[in-house]
Parts: sequence; structure tokens; C-alpha cells
Amino acid sequence: MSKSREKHVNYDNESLTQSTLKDRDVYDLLLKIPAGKVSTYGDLAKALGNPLASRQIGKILGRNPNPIKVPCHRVVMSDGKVGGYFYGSDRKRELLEQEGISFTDEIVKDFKKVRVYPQKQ
DNA sequence: GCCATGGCTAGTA
DNA sequence: GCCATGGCTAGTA
Repeated sequence: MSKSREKHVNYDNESLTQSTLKDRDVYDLLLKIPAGKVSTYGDLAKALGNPLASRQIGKILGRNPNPIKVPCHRVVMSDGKVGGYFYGSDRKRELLEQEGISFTDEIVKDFKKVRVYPQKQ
């Protein structure tokens, strides 16, 4: 795999938050997922112009600086499985259920209906 | 080398 | 299940 680094560094005030620019982009997208809806790691990656970066999205969500404000629990796997969560998948499912999402056998019920595709704008 | 993924394939029922 | 993916990190020198 390519080892080219090309590290992304912020030089504006936002760099003080110790989030990379890309992290910020991900969190901004998350804020566009309303309660009761979900999106997927892959969809966020596509929305940010890097369709193969779904795993990186997961890692970025894992270091979400503000789990209260930024709803990373609304991001699930492309097949409707719950996916990981800092506080555990069970907690993630509970949060989603509180927002009206149902599960059958660990899979989001009516996945197509509750799935949204946030765009960067 | 990992990894909060994804998509495709084989192989079962 | 399997393995490609790609960016970050631990750990060596």
C-alpha cells in the first residue's frame, strides 16, 4: 500500500481543537443526520470524496471529541448491522431505539426507509 | 500492523 | 468468510 504521508495539518484557529480537518468534515456531516435516521460509514466516505475510506471513518468516529453533540451512534454498517461504538454496540443500539429505530436480529429494521445520505454542501 | 468497513463469493438449506 | 482498502500508530533503530 502507498506509504505517501501527505499529512493534513490545519493552520487556522481550528487546529487548536486537535481535530484534523478531515475529522471536522466527518463530524459536520454527522450533524446532518436527524434523530430516527441512520447513515453508513461508506456513505460518509463517499460524501467526502473518498469512497474507499469507510474504515477510516470508523476510526475517526472512535475518537469523536464530543459524543454528546456529535451523534456517531447514527452511523451503522452498510448491511444494516449496528457496528461499533465507543461505549459498546449494545449502548449504540439502545440509543438508536430511543430515537425510534427498531432492530430485528441485530439489523436495523426498515433500513432503506430510515437511511439518509448526508451531503457536504 | 492495525482497524467502529464493504462487497463479493462459496457453499448450505 | 475472505481479503482489499488506506490512513494512523506503535515501536524499532
